[in-house]
Amino acid sequence: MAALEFDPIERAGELWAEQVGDATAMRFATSVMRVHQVLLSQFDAVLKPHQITFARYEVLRLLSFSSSGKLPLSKIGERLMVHPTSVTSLIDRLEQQGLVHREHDQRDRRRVLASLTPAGKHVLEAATSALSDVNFGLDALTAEQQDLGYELLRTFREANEDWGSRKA
Amino acid sequence: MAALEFDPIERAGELWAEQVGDATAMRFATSVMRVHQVLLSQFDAVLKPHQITFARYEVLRLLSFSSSGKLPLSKIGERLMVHPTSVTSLIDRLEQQGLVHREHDQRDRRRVLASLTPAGKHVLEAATSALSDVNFGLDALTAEQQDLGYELLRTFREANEDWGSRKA
DNA sequence: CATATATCAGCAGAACTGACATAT
DNA sequence: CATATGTCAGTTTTGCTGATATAT
Repeated sequence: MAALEFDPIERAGELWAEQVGDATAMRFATSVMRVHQVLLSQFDAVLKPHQITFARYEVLRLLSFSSSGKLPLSKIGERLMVHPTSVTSLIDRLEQQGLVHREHDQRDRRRVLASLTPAGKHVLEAATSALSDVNFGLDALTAEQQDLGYELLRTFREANEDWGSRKA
Repeated sequence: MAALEFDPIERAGELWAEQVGDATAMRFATSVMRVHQVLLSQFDAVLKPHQITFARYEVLRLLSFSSSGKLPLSKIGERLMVHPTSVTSLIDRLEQQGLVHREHDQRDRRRVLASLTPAGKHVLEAATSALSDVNFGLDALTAEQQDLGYELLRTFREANEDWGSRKA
């Protein structure tokens, strides 16, 4: 649709440098926002035939990676950095779709454990294939660039998320 | 709140490599999503006292950077990669807040031009100071890392956005 | 009693679809 | 007539607050 004749962030960076000050942080931050925007819309398009959003895909994947196959909702919220009420509504929808099963934890009955149903495992596999087929939309970057970017973003996450930083 | 004892993405990458295949793209893509999440919540917190969201801040900044001070809504959508109906609702709110002014373009009366009001300029300056004061939440990264990351993300954007790719 | 876990009601913001009015 | 621009109505998703029920 759009037909831009220049890079809007590059341009904003130049004007920022003239009028505001150092543009380094602003350019990087804005780039992250825009790349997220592009990736998310690509992911949601790829996942649409499977009836899930990327947020729901992440929940399915997290459950499949847990050793027991079950996770309390609070753990899901922690690891995906999602608000408790959002976890509830995510699991609500996945349960309505028959992709996830809810049960009470017998050892701590405040807790609710979520686990994949057979249908959930099936959808997860199909969705994973679909995302892998498009290489997560990252064909424009080499594997080396992706690894470099990962390490760079990891440095940021390490300083801004909770793992490792506390409870030595 | 959370007290994770490991990096959830690193862990997911290991399990992905065991069970699915090469984890390079998945790790990078997931990292972008998570960093976006952290940055956006920081920005919205910083901007809350100024009664605007980051999306609205980007509109104000874009208007301040335009040479005539006015931009048709369609241009705003193009440069920020926002859907036309979303631009309308963004401008609606900014107009209600008295930060933006709407007028018809005399040369093409289909178009609506948005421009900053004095109040809008004031809020923009205050918000820009607030974001600059916290260095856009990027203290964890050196300027060199931010520049490197910008170039890397720019490579991706260049391949996935519209500037330069068409209309040679 | 204090805390942890999950849920609920309700609200705001954002992203989209489809339809439509108006202007070119 | 086809196209471009903007708006409107309505839906979906998410993210939050505040309150609540239950279990520890």
